[in-house]
Amino acid sequence: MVERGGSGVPGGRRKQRVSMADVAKLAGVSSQTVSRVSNGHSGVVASTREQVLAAMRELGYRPNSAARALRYGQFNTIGVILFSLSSTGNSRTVEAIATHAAAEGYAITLIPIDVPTQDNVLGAFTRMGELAVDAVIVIMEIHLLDTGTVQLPPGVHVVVVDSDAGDRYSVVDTDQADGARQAVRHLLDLGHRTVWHVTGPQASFAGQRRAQAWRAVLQEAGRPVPPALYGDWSAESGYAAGLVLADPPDCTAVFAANDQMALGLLRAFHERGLSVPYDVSVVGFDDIPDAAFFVPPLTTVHQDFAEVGHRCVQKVLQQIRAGGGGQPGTDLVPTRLVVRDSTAPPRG
Amino acid sequence: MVERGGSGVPGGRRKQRVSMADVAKLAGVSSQTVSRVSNGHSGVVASTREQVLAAMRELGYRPNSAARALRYGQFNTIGVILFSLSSTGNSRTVEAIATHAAAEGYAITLIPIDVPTQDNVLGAFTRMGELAVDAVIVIMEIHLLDTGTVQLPPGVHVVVVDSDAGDRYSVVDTDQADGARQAVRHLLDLGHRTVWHVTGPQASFAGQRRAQAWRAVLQEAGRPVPPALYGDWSAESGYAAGLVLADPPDCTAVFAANDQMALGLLRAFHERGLSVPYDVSVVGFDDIPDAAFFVPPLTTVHQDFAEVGHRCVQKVLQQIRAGGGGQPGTDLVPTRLVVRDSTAPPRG
DNA sequence: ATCATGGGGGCCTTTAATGAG
DNA sequence: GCTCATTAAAGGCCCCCATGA
Repeated sequence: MVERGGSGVPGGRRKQRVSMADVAKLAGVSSQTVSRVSNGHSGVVASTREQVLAAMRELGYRPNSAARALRYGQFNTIGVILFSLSSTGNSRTVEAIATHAAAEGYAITLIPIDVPTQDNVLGAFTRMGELAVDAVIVIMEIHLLDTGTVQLPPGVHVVVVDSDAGDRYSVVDTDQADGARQAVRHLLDLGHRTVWHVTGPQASFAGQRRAQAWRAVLQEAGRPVPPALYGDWSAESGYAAGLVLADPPDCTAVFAANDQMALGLLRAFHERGLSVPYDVSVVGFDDIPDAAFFVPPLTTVHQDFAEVGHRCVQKVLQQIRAGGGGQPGTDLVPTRLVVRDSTAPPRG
Repeated sequence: MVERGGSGVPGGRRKQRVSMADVAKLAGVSSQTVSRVSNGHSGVVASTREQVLAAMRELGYRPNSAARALRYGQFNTIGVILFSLSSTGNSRTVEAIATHAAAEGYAITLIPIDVPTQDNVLGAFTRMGELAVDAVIVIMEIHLLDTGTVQLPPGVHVVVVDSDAGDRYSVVDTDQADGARQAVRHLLDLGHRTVWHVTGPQASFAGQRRAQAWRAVLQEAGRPVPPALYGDWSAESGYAAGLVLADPPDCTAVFAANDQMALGLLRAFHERGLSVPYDVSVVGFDDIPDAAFFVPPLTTVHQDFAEVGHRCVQKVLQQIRAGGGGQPGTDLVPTRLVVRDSTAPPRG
């Protein structure tokens, strides 16, 4: 037992990796028998099995997943390509993906793209093709797939989150448009004449959808459409927008494209002495856990990130098991408005 | 060429996977030459190379990473075991790990543990051993490794984040204690007689360290140590603590173990008509991006999650390259206090 | 002598076919 | 004829060495 315990047995480098053959030799059987024991197959008498297990323990044997994958042709791993984990939505979606994948016996491999240039995206897709994954989930966020400039490698099982590419890929998305409609209608129903909007980044799908729906609801209702204020999801950009919106006296309601920007709005209005909701109503989007503890608690659109992740895993496993490419089409996860204390009828 | 073209050519199932041999056949060369082209090795004349590349494109060839891993004995993948991605700290650390790993040519595989029972942790470690990873980073958060009940498999390269197991494993951690000391001293320096504390979950390492340091600073300064209020990182638990703290008239300063609980405190104090910072000073921990936009902007301890992730990758790659086990020891990433508007001298 | 290419073997596991009791 | 174990081959890739120009 001198060998055990990790670092540097003097005079002898620890063997890099214990193979089945090593176990077989120690147990005095063939490697075939070891394989059977390892995979719980029948045809090994109890005493032999016990011997083999003992040898495995003694040597600290772990099956080589490369060889196994080579044999079986699959890795039990799903790749996830994304731009950033730092947004609440992404990290929660990824967490749900990881959890549901684990429940099905799959691990997930993360491929981050730090700067979303076309080269980087293509590079990630290429690398992904070479990676030890059976399928890929792409969390897009931005406009690349639907422009056709970026192509996912053919013959790879793919599910895309948050994209317009539903005509070519299997897509799962939150029902952004409906969520935004609920938000804007809620404000109009309260009696506001119109609703201002702080957008997400211009390249963002989700942001675009929310802005489109905002505009559409106002137009359908025959209300004036104020100019959109451009944000970048950060609280800071919401704060900047809030400082602008604090001036026009006719701004009584704002729909922010996410909760963090709404937080920035709240602070800006507070600094300028405007009361939320009595002077200005604010609605956010996402329903991050903190939103209920903003001052005042934020009315916002709840997104079910966990469900998005869940459906991604379902779809991708379906593709793997069916063996074919994914059916194009978009699967929409519903949203719902959560009314808290940041919205009220306009004063007067 | 009937075989090509993705989904369901009638009558013929598409070949599962294109091998080097297939490419070689189409290009009229040996598979060895294909290998050379694939890896950018020299010794292939331009015309041949072009032919091979054409054949690769035509067939949609992607190298089989299982075979490659089998050959090389490594996967270029690092496993990350964690409990949750939903905390800011974890997701930012993981993002940094993924980014730095990618820069070194490694992908990362996520193994989530939904409920941190001992069985689940052991199971994850076992599975990790069989997984296609070259090393493992464990983001522990809770007390399991140092109790000795859970053992990481020997012979696996491991780096642990946030743990007391520095005597046995290679550990990277934020300097929790120093951060907490800075926070408490800042409040004492402002003239507060003592400082109350809202803790993290009791099982959390980080939480324990911060609470210990809080207590130690008060004792060293000869100040009374108020009873700790137990939170669970959530804004809700901070809110609950805030409602309690709003009553004792001698509470003029609170140190919350993270920013979200601080957010809950701010709301509770606001509801009770207490002004922050004039009636009560509040300090948080983490410096999440939103903290600067709380009302009022939060004084808090900045954690460098990116640096933690970076060092994890460095250490783990070092282990892989050196081939040995990791040197036990703890690598501390410094913290710094960021003073904003939620702290002030006590009234009167 | 240099340089482009091809053949053979091995990495480790699993499964089918074959052998021994 | 039946149980259990062994041998052999396959899976895709890359290195070593050999071949031919």
